[in-house]
Amino acid sequence: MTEPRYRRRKEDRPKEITAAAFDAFAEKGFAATRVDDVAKRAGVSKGLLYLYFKTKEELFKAVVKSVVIRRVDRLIENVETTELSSDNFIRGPLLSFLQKIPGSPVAIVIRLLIAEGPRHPDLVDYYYENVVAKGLAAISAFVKRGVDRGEFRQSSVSDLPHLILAPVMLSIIWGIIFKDKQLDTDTLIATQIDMILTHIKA
Amino acid sequence: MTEPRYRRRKEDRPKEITAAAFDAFAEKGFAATRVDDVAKRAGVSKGLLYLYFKTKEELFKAVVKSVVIRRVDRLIENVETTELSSDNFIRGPLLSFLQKIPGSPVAIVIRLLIAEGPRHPDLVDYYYENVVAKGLAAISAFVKRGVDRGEFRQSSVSDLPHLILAPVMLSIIWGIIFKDKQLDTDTLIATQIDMILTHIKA
DNA sequence: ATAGTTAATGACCGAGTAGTCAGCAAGTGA
DNA sequence: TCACTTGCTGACTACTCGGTCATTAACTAT
Repeated sequence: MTEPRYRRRKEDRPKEITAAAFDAFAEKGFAATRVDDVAKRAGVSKGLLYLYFKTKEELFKAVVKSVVIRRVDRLIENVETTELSSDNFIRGPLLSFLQKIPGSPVAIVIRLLIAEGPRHPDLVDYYYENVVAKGLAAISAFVKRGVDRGEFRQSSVSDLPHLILAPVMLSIIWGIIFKDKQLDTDTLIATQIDMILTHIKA
Repeated sequence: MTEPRYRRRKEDRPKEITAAAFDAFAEKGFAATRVDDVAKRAGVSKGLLYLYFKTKEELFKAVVKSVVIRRVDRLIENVETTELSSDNFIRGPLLSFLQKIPGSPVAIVIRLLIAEGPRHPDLVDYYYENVVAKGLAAISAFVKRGVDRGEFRQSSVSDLPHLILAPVMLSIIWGIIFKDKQLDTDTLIATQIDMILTHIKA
């Protein structure tokens, strides 16, 4: 009565494989990761992997999508339903949301997109539409609301969303390239938010 | 009396090869670029390339170094010798220096470092010491001078250099990933500088 | 001229890897 | 328990690409 050599788990395999792929890509990047590695990490054979994903590239896209979904949407929901003053919302939930990004899977995805994006235009489009555009729009709408309420000055700069993102981006990149050279990303982001608020406050 | 099939040009070959390699890496990234491609672009045989560069990785390092040299040094020199007030220097030479970065070869190198850096720690160290550390130090020293002269407030934030770099970094990344989705990097950087200046002015 | 030096060539090799497929065995139902 | 479906395996193939090296031909010195 020995253990069966494997179990058939059609439902769970894809998730497990994308999770394993994410880890592998995070460590080595897409190009340097072997499909065999991913399979081994997921505890399956290479053949099975190819049953669920037509090509390595297909797998790559699945990984990006798996990370992206639902992250921004939650923020947007918050923006729309919050009872806080604009100021408090920015210093509170928005700030802590931003501070979490550099250490999150999103940072990994950004790295992958930088490295491989130029070769996968449709993936970039997908990411732009589902994450970037949404995020930018949400922040813009929020600032507009602040203006309407008289909390912010009328002339509030139009590239505010990008200015808010900038230190987050820097933190992400820093973490990727100069792992060891520490950088206090939390204060960096907080300081920027601070500067921006005093700049646009009515 | 036919043309010779090739000329012996020992002096020029390395430069030509690194230039060709830069172009190739810029287009496809390091991993996806074939040595044969680089050779073809440079108008030489693969064998010759291997006469001047021991390995593909060696070539990669040469490319990075060729872009890096002398760029930051010139800025540092300016910082140290300028007669302008801190304010004017920042709004003038420093700003225009920063605005040029996103479209310059440095942007390409950043992309390469993000994609391949984790696999080439010594290269990252080289880049950090010769570009990043120098640049940060120069800006810090400059701010300190401004404080001494009474132009800036004492408490001028310590991560100012990073804050200055942030929008530059964002612009670089944006340009790499979302080539088509335009972003007015010049105003973005200028606005940030503006914000920072009003923030630290005495 | 001509012998010697070496920049330059390109066919070749072997390691490594994305993707395939014939067969196996875990689950299923009668 | 036995036939049947199908999730799963892993050896295999076809091919790509970094790196080598025997050979060639452009230069140089005498």
